[in-house]
Amino acid sequence: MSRPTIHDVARAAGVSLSTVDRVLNERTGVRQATQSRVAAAMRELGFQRNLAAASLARRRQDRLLFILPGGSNSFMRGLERELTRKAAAWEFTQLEVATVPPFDDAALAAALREVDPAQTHGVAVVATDSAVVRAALAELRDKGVAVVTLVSDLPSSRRQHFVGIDNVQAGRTAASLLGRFCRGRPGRIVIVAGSMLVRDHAERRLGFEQVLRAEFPEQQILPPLEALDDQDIVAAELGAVLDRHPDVVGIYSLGAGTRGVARAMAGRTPRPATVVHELTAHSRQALLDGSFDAVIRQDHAREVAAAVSLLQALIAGKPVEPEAGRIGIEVFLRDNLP
Amino acid sequence: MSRPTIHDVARAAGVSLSTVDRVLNERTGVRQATQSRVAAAMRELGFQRNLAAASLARRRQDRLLFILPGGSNSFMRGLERELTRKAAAWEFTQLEVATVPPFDDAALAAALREVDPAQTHGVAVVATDSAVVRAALAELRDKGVAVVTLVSDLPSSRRQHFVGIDNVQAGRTAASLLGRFCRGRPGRIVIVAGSMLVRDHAERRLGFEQVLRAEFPEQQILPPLEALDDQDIVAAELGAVLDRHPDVVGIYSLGAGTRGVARAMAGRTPRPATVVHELTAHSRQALLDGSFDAVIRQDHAREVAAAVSLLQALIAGKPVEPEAGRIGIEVFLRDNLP
DNA sequence: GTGAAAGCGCTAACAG
DNA sequence: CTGTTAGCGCTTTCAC
Repeated sequence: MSRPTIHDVARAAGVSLSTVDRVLNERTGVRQATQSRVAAAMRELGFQRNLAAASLARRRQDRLLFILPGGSNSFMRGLERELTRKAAAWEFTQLEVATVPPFDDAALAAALREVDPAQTHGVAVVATDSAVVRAALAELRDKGVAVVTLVSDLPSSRRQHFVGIDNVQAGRTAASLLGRFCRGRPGRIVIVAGSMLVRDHAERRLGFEQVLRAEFPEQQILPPLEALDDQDIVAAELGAVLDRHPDVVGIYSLGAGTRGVARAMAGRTPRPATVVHELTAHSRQALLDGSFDAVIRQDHAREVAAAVSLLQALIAGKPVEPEAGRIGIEVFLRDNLP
Repeated sequence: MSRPTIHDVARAAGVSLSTVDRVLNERTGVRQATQSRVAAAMRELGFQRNLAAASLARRRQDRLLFILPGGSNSFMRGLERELTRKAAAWEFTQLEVATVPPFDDAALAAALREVDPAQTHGVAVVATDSAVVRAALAELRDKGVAVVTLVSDLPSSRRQHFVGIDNVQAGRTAASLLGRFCRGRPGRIVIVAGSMLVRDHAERRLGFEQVLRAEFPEQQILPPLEALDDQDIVAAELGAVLDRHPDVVGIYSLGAGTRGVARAMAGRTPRPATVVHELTAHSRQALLDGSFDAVIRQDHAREVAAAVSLLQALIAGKPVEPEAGRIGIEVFLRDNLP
């Protein structure tokens, strides 16, 4: 016996297909009595709507737009690759990607303002923290477009959700690892960041210092390097710090430019314990050859999947759990590389 | 402009719908010339088949059966819960779960033999390693049913794939963590297993000893405890070992019965570094209160998703990458608990 | 308030 | 080899 259809329900309830459809989709214009008769029939038959048929008949393709910073940031390029890869496979949704100059809030605001609500039903945006962006985002929401922030949040804006990892938690995790890796060897810890003006970096640092101070007080944290995610600057600045402080036992690199970390450490013994962010070809290699101890990453694929399904739910007006969109933090050592 | 359909392709190529359908589904009976004409039209229009429509028209619901060990194993019960949860939501597939007595190969073989190939198109089975099971599995394959092993593999059987984590890699990861956590404090390491007769346990031990011996030779590994995944036995045996050897610096619990580990350690100082498997309410609590340092887990949800999509692909005769089915190993510290 | 009928894009017989 | 013709289960006008 195959699954009951609305025909079966209609017959059982003694009504027409349209009426079943009305109660199924909670449309108006059904008498209370009929409505409950149909509901009863559905329950009795164990009716489950066939979504394939529904979406076929409905023939509405949501169009979602992802706005990402351009440039050479390998994480963002990875996201973009994942996005175009999925775009081909996705069924009921159309995905589009737009890139804007990185760290340029005016450009981002302009891109948001250009979104045509007739064409685009939902937007996922890697936000930069600024008033013009907040305003543009609010405008977009007023036009009825669903909006989520991705990777980097914009709190106290009208974005409906954030999709990404908890960066404070990421910093805490890094501290947990690095602290344990250095246990029994008191010394200095270096934090290598891109810029404290970027929200995720600031949050990672915060979490890191929270845990390290509380649980590994024997370690002394040096003021964070802000190397603008540029591997040459990282190599130079970190190299200088390591020269100056021979007692550095741990390094936490919480931004990009990670190749510079490996370069600065090359040839030094004993090698400080090292935890970095993002799994790239280089960090993977560094993990394998033992220059890095652990890599923390956020998974492209899950981030995209979460953003899409969240936007779909928001557009459909379905309820969304507040915790949806939170991506887990992944920890990789040499031995559990994917 | 909406997506082109097979109608558009048919018109553009000057053929009928059926012909388009034939080349679309790589059926036989189309002249080479027509076939390439249609293919060209598809490419030109950027045709993408609407899977919803296809699966609606095809109206074939794959039925997949999951065979799991029964009993109180909390990992298995979690899997089962995940399975029934998904079963409701799944669209084009029907999921069913059967449980068999744990560690009972005859019962498992019988269950495999009972599968009706007319009803069930694919089977995912948590295998126990035995000849009767291999034979029953081969029979099932002969009937045309797709078969994958889940969680615990059965190599050199006719299962088409394995879905689960790489247990050797899990053991290596544990050693990487535990070794680093204990660095600078030479001493003894205890392995707590369920039974070395179970394949995944044996593999985890193997990977663990590989890495620990090679990279942390200052640590001495005690012979593994085999506590049958029973928390009382674990507590008793591990307690005895800890009494006998005050220099135990690390514990690796690679099976179940993890609550016994926490009980055995209660009140001892300094607490050995501890890495365990599977994230349960108890291991989570132990992580939070600091009795465990890390938990390694395999994700129910991903395991189920991978098994389903693999079976679907196998049934549809689609190509499957050999690496599909490999689930990543997740590492949790107190600070990145989901 | 309710029902009839015409599709959505694709597949599956069955004819040619 | 190729085309015609009914649907799949649901939504959507448009009548009544």
